[in-house]
Amino acid sequence: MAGLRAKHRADRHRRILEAAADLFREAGYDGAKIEAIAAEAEVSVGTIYNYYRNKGDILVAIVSMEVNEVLNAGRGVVATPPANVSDAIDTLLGIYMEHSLIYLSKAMWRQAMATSTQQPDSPFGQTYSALDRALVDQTCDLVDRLKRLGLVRIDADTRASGEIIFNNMNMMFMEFVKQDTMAIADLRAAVRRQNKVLVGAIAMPVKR
Amino acid sequence: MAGLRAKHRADRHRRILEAAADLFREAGYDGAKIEAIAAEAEVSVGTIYNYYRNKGDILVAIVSMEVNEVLNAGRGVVATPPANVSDAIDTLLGIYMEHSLIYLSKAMWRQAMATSTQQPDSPFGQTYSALDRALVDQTCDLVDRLKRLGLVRIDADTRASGEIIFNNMNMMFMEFVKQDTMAIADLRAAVRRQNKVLVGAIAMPVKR
DNA sequence: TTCCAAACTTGAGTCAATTCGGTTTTCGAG
DNA sequence: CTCGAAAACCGAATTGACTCAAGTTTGGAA
Repeated sequence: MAGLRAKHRADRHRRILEAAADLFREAGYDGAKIEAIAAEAEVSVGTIYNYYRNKGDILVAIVSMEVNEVLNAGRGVVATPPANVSDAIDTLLGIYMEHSLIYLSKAMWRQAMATSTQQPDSPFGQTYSALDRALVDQTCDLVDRLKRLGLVRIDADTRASGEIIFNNMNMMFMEFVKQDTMAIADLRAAVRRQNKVLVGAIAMPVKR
Repeated sequence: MAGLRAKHRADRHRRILEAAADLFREAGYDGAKIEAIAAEAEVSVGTIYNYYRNKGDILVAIVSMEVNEVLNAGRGVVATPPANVSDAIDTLLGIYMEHSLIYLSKAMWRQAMATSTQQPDSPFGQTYSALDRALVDQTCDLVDRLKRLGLVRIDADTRASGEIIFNNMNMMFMEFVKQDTMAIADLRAAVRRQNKVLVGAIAMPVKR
């Protein structure tokens, strides 16, 4: 049977998400009214609140899908990273930053980040946190990989290094979405410069 | 005359802020209704909106005062820092983290951070950003000071180092306020561990 | 002192998110 | 197949942030 109820549930979930994504894109976050989303999804207002705790949650759910893609794209880099520490880190973080703006505008990111800090306990707030953790882990994995490849010092603290690299980038990304005028090239350049400091600390010293 | 109008204005500003601070503390952010704040401040609802663009703005204003104090406390450390890089950084960041929780609960921080990312252009959103920048600058100042004292390598990128140190701590602080169970000791320990990596990169090599 | 324009205050009204009690649908035990 | 309970759905009613047109106060020019 697979459960008619479960099927309907999944169906509605998807319809709501699609409707919301459409309207957010067309009208922006504030412009997209819950009633409109409900209408487009052919569902009542009340039903939306059975699936999502509040409006922000819907956006966070959409963002989560996006972050998942980013995470996937990152796997390739970790598997076969560029042959020096600087480029490897830059490539991975580059994917994170560039990918993030393909489907989502700065305004949506602002909203999503705000919601996920405001309500870290709502279901999708937790999803979001989990994804953030996954990104940190992936960054640490890259450092670990580079260590195994003999590019990073054996005595470097893999975990701590990965965390710093990711946290710093994440904070810079927040600044970036807060400033409408800032270009992504500026963001990348700033992060690259900062990472030089770290690379100096963890990269294998050059033989002479 | 000093201006009756200006006097009234300052007076109302203060009364609103005090009323809001009281009610936020007693009832939490969401529990504090604008009407209640208006009543307590003996002012009408409309007047509040002459002074603050929205509810979040009021909280951000309160937080700003708090951050200002932190900034002041930090000056002392920058002026006469502990005699090694690790301790100096730990002391400054320690002040930032510990001080921040004296007057403001985690919940209020969550709200304030959310508001300032959501509306970076509102007057107090800008104030908040400016304060964040001031904290970054202070961290950079410390690194610079340590460099002049011969504790940090001459060739270290002062600006980039300071930014990473602050950004990383700030991100960790965000995680901390998002998790109600996390203790401040855990936060400090985590940041200390991460900073070891950085210290390795910028501290003057020990003579042998 | 008088009076006008600018600045400020007011609170009833608007708008949209969220809630909630009543109804419908699904499930599975008998 | 029948029926009662649980799960979902619905949308009108509630709530509370924010607006705005009308009224009030202030500063200072004449």
